[in-house]
Amino acid sequence: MNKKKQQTEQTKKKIADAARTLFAQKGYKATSIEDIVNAAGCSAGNIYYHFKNKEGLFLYLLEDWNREWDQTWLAKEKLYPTTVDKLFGMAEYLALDQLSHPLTKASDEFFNNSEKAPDVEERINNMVKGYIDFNQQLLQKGIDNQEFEIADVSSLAIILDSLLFGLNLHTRRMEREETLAAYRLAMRVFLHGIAKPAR
Amino acid sequence: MNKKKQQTEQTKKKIADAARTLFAQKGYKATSIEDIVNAAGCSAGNIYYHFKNKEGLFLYLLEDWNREWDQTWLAKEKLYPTTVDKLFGMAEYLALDQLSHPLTKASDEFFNNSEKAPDVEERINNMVKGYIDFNQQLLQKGIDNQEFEIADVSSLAIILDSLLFGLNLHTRRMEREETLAAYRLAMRVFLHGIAKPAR
DNA sequence: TAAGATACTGAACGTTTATTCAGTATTATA
DNA sequence: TATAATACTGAATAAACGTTCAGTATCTTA
Repeated sequence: MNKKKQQTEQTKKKIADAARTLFAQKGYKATSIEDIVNAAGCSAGNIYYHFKNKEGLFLYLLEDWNREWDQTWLAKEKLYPTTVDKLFGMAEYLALDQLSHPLTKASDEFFNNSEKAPDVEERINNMVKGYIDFNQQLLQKGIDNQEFEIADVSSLAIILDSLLFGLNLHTRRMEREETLAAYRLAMRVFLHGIAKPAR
Repeated sequence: MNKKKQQTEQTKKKIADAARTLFAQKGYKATSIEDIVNAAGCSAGNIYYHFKNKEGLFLYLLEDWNREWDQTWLAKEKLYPTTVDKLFGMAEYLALDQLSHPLTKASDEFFNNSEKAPDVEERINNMVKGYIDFNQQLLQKGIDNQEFEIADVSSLAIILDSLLFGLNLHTRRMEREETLAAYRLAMRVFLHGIAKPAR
């Protein structure tokens, strides 16, 4: 293994980790390069050696999250027999991931501020759409399996996303167990809310 | 009526309105004084004549929202006979208010960034607690009236808040009718989710 | 081991930002 | 109407910020 490549990989990860935490905590604009420099323990120039600029670093983090999610989910999904199980599994993962929801407040802030280059804007739009589609497909599968009966799948996909997104804010001030419980309860309320009428 | 007082009131409102819209759109940090100056059509100095500083302006907006909410709610609450009706009424109000949720992403960003003076921190903490308490009391009333049966009221108060908060983000890109429908559906899912088992 | 490539430093630069303040216009007061 | 109080202006200031770059250290390659 090339020692330089290894070094690059390592520091790139160190920067990414520091940046992710800070962005999630403080938001995009409020996180300065100097903040990241201090947290990562490297120079400002080094950040610009590994990433095009602050925007590029942020986009990298978003896409990195996506990659990891796809990978993790692909492996985990099979373990859950029903859609209901899958939804609980998803809730658990999001609860434990901490920096969980992809559309964090930072992304939202990032997205809504000042004009981005059209290609950047499109990439973000696609991501947001992707999250909703993900929910929608999951819910649709539950309908197909007759686990629940709902009319407006796309609206419910948004509602599910809203619930998880909002929960992410509150649970940031909670302990691990409390967080897990909150996510589980949220999913239970949601599922009960869309359940087939008992018979 | 004093003409000076009138003038002060008017421009203070003009600044507050402009700032509120911008903060809600772009977030706290990303909204510059110059942005507000342009939107309000006054000088930078004038803002500092009416408000202590940017932080003071923001806190004023938060507390202003609270005042208005208390007032509106006090008047509206009586019109709704059951707790379920009240919750739907609340959803409708939040949907139509646009800059609706008090704990917008701007507040969240504001709150999480850098140390605030202890008194400021406490004021914000009290506000957040207030929103949750509001939900909790409403839900408790529903339980007392035997409209629904739930065990963990305080957790559900947070879940309700999460749902409404998250929805606020998504509906910002929706039209009026779509927004209303989304809030109504969200509340229906929530209520169905905590409903007494049908018998 | 010499030469080139790669990884990194940190001071410097130009912008943007919140905030101030000396000065001006408008209104209230006596 | 003269004087004081209030409302406001906008250029100046200093701090913070993202970004660059000449230079240095480390590693790869031939």
